[in-house]
Amino acid sequence: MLSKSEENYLKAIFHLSVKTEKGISTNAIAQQLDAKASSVTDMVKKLAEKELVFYKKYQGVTLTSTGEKIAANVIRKHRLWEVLLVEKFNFNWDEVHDVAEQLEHIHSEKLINELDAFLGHPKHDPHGDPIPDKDGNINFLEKELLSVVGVQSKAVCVGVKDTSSDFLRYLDKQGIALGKEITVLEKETFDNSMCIQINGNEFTISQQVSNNIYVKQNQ
Amino acid sequence: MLSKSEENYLKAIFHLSVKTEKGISTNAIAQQLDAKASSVTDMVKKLAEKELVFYKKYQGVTLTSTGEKIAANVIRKHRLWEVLLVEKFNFNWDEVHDVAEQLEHIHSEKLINELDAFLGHPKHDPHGDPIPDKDGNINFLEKELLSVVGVQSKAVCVGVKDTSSDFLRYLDKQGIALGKEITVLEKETFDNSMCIQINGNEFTISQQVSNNIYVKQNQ
DNA sequence: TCTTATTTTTAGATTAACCTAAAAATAAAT
DNA sequence: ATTTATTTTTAGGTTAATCTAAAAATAAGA
Repeated sequence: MLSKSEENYLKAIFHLSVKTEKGISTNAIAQQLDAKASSVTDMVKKLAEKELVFYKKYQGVTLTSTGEKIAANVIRKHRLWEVLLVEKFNFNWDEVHDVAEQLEHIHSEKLINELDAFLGHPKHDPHGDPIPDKDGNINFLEKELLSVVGVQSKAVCVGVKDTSSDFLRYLDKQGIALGKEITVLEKETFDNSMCIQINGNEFTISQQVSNNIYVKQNQ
Repeated sequence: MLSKSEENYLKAIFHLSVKTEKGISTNAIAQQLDAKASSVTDMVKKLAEKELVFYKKYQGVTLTSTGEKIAANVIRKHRLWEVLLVEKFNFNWDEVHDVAEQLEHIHSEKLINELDAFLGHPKHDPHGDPIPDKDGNINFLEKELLSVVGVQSKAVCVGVKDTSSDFLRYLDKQGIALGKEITVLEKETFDNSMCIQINGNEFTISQQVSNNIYVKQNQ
């Protein structure tokens, strides 16, 4: 049984691995976990001992298939708990993260299977991120940033890149949520702001915003 | 914010305090937590520093009102989670304990309030034990052991003393559960076994069993 | 009461997970 | 290709929570 800390390291490496094929650097992990590089080196050695990561001094780490499975399972638990919190416990999508960070480390296979069934086997968490299945497989869906959608096109909101409370509360205020259809009406070339329509309302958003909303077009 | 370990010590002292007015001995706590007496002394000193227990060397400990409140809150969380597991997640009453031991240490006031509301503000956990309210007040109900119930009397099962898996599975097999009406038909004086009727079925139980079932009479 | 037994505390280690500071290796820049 | 900068590792230290073994205090028994 892995410790909370070990699980967090595996999860961090997993998240960092999505963006690149290369080994994950000590510093990258340290930044992700808000820890010092020397702490990372220590833990990475331990994970390598347990054959959860491949590690060669100064070369960064990658997850072994066991490590990847465990990481995906932690993420699965995190995201399933998030769904419970939002759908049954009246949490807003900006309130779930801290609690899910704790709940993801509860050890009970039956619990997570029952939770999954209770929620109707959801495929995505409240931020639109895919929930890995029992075997650790994730369905990355082809999504794009709202900022690349052309004028007069429609797109459905499927996720967010920035998951900070500030941003999520802004989206709530503007009526932007998962599953909502967004029509791009106009784009300003000088600051890349865009005018969009959602729920019949028209308003303008900055590039900051459109660069942090994932959408799926023509579906 | 208290650590898991500190919370477990407070909980143990709380449980031991129910039975007695006196200070709780180091050894009693050690036994309850499956730890060594020296570890208990260390932790008790720390809790005394934080003014969660009163402690004088060699005199045992008692909870301060703050300590008592925190302990009751941990127990509240434990029991609310147990209700969720049994009522919504298809756990048997013998399967809940280990998971609830983990879940009781999740820190989130909103979570526990929402859980409470989601479950309809239950008053008892699946073993019949009372759930403390937000302020840490517990309603100890006047209950008796089945073994003291007289012949020809009826009583309702309201709890169990032994909460081991073995015992709980035995009860399931016999159809004994919370809220079930039990009629005592006969008592054998030589071994204190008794013949009871439940759900229309008659069978005999040993004193071991009747000494571990709590009932409430004439209601 | 005095001796023995038990309980409790102290002293000193251990482990996991961190840290700081210095040394070593790698990468970048002139 | 050197020098400089950055990254990574090593060495040694800290804290929380445990432990063992020995010492001290309390309780029990003759």
